[in-house]
Amino acid sequence: MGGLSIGELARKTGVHIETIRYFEKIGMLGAPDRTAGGHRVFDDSHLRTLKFIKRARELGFAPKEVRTLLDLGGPAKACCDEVRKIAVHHLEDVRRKIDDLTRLERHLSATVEQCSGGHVPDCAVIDMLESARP
Amino acid sequence: MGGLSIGELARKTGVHIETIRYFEKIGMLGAPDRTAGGHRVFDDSHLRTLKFIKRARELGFAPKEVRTLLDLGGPAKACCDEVRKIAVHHLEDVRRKIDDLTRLERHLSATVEQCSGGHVPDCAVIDMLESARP
DNA sequence: CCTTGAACCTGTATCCACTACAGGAAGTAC
DNA sequence: GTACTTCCTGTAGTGGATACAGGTTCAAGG
Repeated sequence: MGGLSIGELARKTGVHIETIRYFEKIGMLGAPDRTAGGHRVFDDSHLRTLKFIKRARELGFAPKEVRTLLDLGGPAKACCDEVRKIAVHHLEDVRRKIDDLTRLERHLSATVEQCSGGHVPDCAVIDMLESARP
Repeated sequence: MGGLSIGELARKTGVHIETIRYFEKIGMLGAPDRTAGGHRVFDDSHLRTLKFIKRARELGFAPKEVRTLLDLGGPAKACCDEVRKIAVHHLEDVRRKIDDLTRLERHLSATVEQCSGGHVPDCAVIDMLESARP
């Protein structure tokens, strides 16, 4: 029970086989047991960790942040305080990005609207890109 | 007049010298004239193009898109139609990203709020990361 | 004119986070 | 035992820069 081949782990997590090996190599994922022949045998803890990594990456945490979260979230370490710091920092980042993108969205949609789509010499989009930063 | 050294160009655009040379190498920026001794001499068109590239990158256009925009926005080529397509595609991308990030923001801020910041065994942030995708 | 120091040159190596492939070994199903 | 899939290691490549080594050129002051 709980013994997973790398292929099974990949299927269960949606992480590529090569990426799993890469994570092991860089120390993000612990080295699993091996069969007599050298094949990796993962257990539930690997499954959980890999899911954690994947999810954190999807949520936009940087690789380094993920690593720190893994260290902090590990076996009963001092948790909340530092984890919270990282999360808050990331949250600020996210809010900044939303602001930036919202401004860009307005700018872009206004520009595209001006653009007839025809074959005219002047192009609002190009103009926008050529003009100085607002 | 209009003769810029690579250093001047870098200062005027905020693009690193190495990056300018890199852009030249990959064909994103035209090869400039040279002095007798081999130093690059850029003109206003290089300045404009480089500013264009920088701005487009800042606005989140992918490197490949920038290249296409440069080709399309070049000397009197068929412009608006295709430029518009790229801009609209990018706009859709931006809107998707805003949606994603907004959801993440809500999720993250709710989680952080639950987190006392103290030194407790359970951590809302870690829990969030460990739970399956919503 | 000549020196000095800043700026520039080429070429190569490094980074990150993966991804891809080659060539071979191990596992599994019949 | 044979056929087939999966897995192994190791190396190389990707993109988009960035960094550095070791040498050359430029420009300003004396």
